[in-house]
Amino acid sequence: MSIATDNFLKALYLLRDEQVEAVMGTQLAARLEISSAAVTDMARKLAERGLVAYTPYREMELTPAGEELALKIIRRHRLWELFLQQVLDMDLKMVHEEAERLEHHASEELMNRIDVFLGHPDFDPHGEPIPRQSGSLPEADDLLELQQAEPGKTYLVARIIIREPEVFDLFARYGIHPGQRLQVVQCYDFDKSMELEVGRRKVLLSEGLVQKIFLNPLN
Amino acid sequence: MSIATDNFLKALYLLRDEQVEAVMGTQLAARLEISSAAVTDMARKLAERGLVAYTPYREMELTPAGEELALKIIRRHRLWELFLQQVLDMDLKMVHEEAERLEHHASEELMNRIDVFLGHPDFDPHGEPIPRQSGSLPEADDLLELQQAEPGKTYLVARIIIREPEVFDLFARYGIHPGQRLQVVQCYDFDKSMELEVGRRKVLLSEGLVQKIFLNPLN
DNA sequence: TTTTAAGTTTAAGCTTGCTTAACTTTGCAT
DNA sequence: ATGCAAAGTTAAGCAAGCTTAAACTTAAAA
Repeated sequence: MSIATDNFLKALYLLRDEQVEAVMGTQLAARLEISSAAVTDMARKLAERGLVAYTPYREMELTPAGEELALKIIRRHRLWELFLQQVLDMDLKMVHEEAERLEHHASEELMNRIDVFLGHPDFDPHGEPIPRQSGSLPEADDLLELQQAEPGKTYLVARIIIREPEVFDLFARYGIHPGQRLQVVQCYDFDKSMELEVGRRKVLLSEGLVQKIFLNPLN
Repeated sequence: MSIATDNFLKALYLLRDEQVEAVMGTQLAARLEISSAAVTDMARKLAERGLVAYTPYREMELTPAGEELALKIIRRHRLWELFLQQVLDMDLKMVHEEAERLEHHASEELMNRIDVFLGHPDFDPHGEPIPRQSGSLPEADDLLELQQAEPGKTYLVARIIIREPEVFDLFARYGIHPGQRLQVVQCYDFDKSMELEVGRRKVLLSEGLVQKIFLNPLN
């Protein structure tokens, strides 16, 4: 498995996971920062290898074999992210791009040792689930959407969905990250924005940002 | 810097370090497991970039710029080796090939964090010196060659020069690794072989093997 | 001094993963 | 139903880092 293959399968899995609709080649091209011609090319090659279900001009999907591989790569990525943050105290901001490279180059053995070292963790530093060796995903069963939080109550941030680096930076600037305690000040129903208290600061979040945050009730 | 470049510079540095004579292209080809045509090709490219001093049919050497880069790569390699062994408890035998890949893919920032985590270590798990960020090499000043050890006295293994995997395996089978305590039983002057006591076992080493071991006196 | 073996270089070619440019297909809007 | 924009494909080509085969250089032995 090459790096290009790894990245293709991973991107296809994640895009599929992020939306209801089928994944379009252009999306994949944008995500991987390659041309759509390169996407077609790769799709054809991976279809030959039985990792992607694909017929020209039709949507593409991972086969079970492809999904299995994608989950392995995502496992590597998220284990590295957590390891770099927890053990080497790396900035949450650098952790992603570092993991993006390391995920392709560590042996199974090393990944398993990292897994053990971290105590078979279920979630990465962004709150994303870490696929297990078996390929199963830990359930974040009773996470609460921020929309459903009650004003006045205090919660812990459990998960933040990061798709755009700017969004990450924004949350970072306001001190919003997994593990952070926050309180809902008020919900503005007219546009579904919310006002929160994070640390000592009050923050106003638009609907789009609110939807990226998931909570656990405090106690 | 590509992986191929990294490996070329590293191999050239190490070969130069291991012997008195000039490095031959064939040696480099053997070490890197590529054809000698590929070596010529790479030498020409790196000469253009000012990293290698080279004229066709003549010996090649690192320029100061090339040596600086080589030392950086060796630093990465040895830091990874030590980290994998000390922190993740990886088998000394796997540590090398793992580091061989990781050395090309960690950021400066990550390597520095590993360095700090390990307390700015001077030697890797084989006892080889870890180049500092500045490019300087820690001196293993008063290491004793095994040849010069006195029968009856007890020492600690400080460094083992591993160039061939079989040699590594051999030492591993007899429990000889850095940090191991050993005693010299007898020296056989006629062929310069030696008999040692390692743990509870007696071991007979040929001259070639003896020369690979360096010691610190115990206390 | 000539021959020869070892070592090196050149030339041509391959694979992977890209690119751009030109083309085709699809499906939505009219 | 058709015509057009968006998406997708094909074709040709490039760079890196290899390969093999053939040609060449060097240094040292005969």
